[in-house]
Amino acid sequence: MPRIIKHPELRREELLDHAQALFLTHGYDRASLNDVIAAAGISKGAFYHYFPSKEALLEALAERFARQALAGVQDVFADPALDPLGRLNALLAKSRQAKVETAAEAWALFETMFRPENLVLFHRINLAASAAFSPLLVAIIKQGVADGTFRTFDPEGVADIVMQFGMATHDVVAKAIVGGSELDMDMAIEALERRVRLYEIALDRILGLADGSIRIGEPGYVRAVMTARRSNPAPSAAAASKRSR
Amino acid sequence: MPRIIKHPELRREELLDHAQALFLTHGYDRASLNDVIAAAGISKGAFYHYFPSKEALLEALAERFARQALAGVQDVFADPALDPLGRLNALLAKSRQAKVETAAEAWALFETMFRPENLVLFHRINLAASAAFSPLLVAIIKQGVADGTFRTFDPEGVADIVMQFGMATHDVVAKAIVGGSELDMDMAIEALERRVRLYEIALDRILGLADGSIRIGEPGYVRAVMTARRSNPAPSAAAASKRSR
DNA sequence: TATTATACCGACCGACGGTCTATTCTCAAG
DNA sequence: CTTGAGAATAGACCGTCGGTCGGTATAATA
Repeated sequence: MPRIIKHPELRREELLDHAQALFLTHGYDRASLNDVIAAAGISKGAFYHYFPSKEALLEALAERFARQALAGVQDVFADPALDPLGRLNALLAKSRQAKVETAAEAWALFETMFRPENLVLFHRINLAASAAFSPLLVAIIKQGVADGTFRTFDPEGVADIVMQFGMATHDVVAKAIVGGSELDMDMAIEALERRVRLYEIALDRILGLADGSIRIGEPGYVRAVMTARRSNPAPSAAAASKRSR
Repeated sequence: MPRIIKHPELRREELLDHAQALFLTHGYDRASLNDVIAAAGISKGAFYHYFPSKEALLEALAERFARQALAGVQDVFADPALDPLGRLNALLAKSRQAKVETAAEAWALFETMFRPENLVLFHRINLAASAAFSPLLVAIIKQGVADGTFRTFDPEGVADIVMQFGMATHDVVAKAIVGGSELDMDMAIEALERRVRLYEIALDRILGLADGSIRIGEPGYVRAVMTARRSNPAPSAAAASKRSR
């Protein structure tokens, strides 16, 4: 019986797929290498043929995440019709919706990000994503400074703040999702939309714009994600089936 | 021969001291429980008498850090002579110098914070510190809003931004320290001081103040820390003596 | 002095990431 | 078609890890 041989790159991608699923559900530390190779149906020797260590698997996974995220916003930079402010707004809106299609998916992603066992994984992803996005953001801001749209003496610093705010809204949403009860959900949604508005105005003022110039995503985005929770069954019941430790 | 019996609390504090030293030098994951108990000179059974797990040791350590940091800034809140702006500035200045006495100490702390193996430890510390500081910061800002000093519709959000900026300057300093060569150190120092100025102005505008109202630490603080590096011997030589993995 | 609770010891456990030797498979050169 | 070199794979094995457990010594109580 002839063996099915795949391209080495495909094999690596396949391993990354299984690792991603396991790392996201159980965390990098708790998902053991044996779990990964069992899911992929290969032996330990085979794994160590493709990756030098478990750590390298994490690194490759983070790089793939960053690469995919970057590919999702390339058209923003390719569009020559956009001015710097339009580009920045398009980028901010995209970063909210490029990776996930539905609000339910967004909810699942937020829930996953905030789980403490995923700290290491998402720290790596953020590092890789920052390294990829930062130069693009800096270029936009510098262009805006050059043509008088923005006013700042530190484009790199402003770019960092933009990315911080992006991460912070994720955190805020995630915290409310994890900790919030069903009852005060409406209050949480209100607080979150206020927070997003604060970031918009803060960026306006840091960049020397009129209030209302920066738009982070569409209005109602937060509410859509938060209400998607009700249609989404609590993942704790299904996720707790495997390990307790 | 009579056994020397210590107060349980002292015993716990002693364990935390040894754990702190080992976690900071080798990281939470790499420093094994056996290392900790060997340093403390006790057995495993004794350790598990005082802490239910290694994880609990980390948690207790983070709480102690937060408690100490909070104690260092209590006088800012006790001083009735300060107005909200003065209080905020005093707090921002204190957060730079409360924990460390000399610039060399600050350098060592930054260098430690940024090492990837210390991610878990400092994440916990930041969580505990945020939980402790956030209400105080919110109270200051609300007071300022009430008496007309500050203008914002989201004091909690502004408080979060203030803390984000505080953490971000740490990150920026640490990154430059770890990655920067000796030659472009002057450029790095300039970039860092520009960054701090950006945060000051950003907070001014977010809070509706005149530029120059917010002061994060003293001028020259960044330069003092960065130049302290030269008098500080590279820690990698001494630190790499034990483990490689 | 007898009893009980606390403090402590260290051999032991299963699981972990990683190594190593041996075997099988693939494909191009002869 | 044969063959040999190297890629691919298998899985027993290793040292170390966090954590457990049965047992011992000391302190407090009566």
